[in-house]
Amino acid sequence: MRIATWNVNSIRTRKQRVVDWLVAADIDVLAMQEIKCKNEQFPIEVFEEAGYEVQIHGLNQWNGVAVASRRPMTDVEVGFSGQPGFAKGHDGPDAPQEARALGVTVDGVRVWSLYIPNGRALDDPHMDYKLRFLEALSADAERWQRENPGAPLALTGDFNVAPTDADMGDPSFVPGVSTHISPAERAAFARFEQVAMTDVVRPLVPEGYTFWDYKQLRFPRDEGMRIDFVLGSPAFADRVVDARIEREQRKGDAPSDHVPVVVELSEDEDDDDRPMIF
DNA sequence: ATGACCAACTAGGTTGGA
Repeated sequence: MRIATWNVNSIRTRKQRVVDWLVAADIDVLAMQEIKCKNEQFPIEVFEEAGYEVQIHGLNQWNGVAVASRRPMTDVEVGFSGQPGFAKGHDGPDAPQEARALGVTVDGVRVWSLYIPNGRALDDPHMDYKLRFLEALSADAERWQRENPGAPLALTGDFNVAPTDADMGDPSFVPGVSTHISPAERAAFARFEQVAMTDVVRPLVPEGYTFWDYKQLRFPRDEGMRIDFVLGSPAFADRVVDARIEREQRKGDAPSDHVPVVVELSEDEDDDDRPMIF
């Protein structure tokens, strides 16, 4: 089973590119972020014609997540347990949740499409929201694993954190000043490892960015950032046989500023396509 | 070539992105 994550930066602008890639790359499950539309505006037909079902969580023109799959999706969950809210004038605990998390199960694998808040600036209320969002997400991943021991879980999406210095190649991001590289953000990201959710792509693809800003020739200069990840529980990580970052998808007409990240899983033990051993 | 931001909303200019 091939699982991918991609911040598409508007699905209405990118629908043909996304579906063409899904088919060409033989992807079974795609978690999308920044669809930038309401549920009823999502171009479902283009996906269905290519053989994919779609689950969508879009509330307005901002954010928005979805999952396309050519295998059945069950246990669809909008938002995760404990996900903080955010809105202008609503900084309290009763602030409404944004469209940033959607969970589905495919062939026994729990997959989340996640769009972590940007943070905007170190002293912006959005940064506090980002840190609380990451903390709640890692806590929920720990809870889920406790309640589903040994089950495969993947947190995929745009984490908006560059965990290591090598992941930050954009010179406009300055240590001590900029978002994405602050100690607080990196500590919040490191929490996932502490709850056994590890980056399953990095061991197979040690180099490379997943995002390049549209401005300042960032892509031709290869001044990008690695901020899109697939984090897997031990049972998920054990099944990963290959991974890649689809850098080619940053080229051509009207690309997203992010590229897909792909993970290939071995099929589970219920399949009969391997010999029985006695 | 991978080339000097882009998308949504709306109809001029703001908001948001990273």
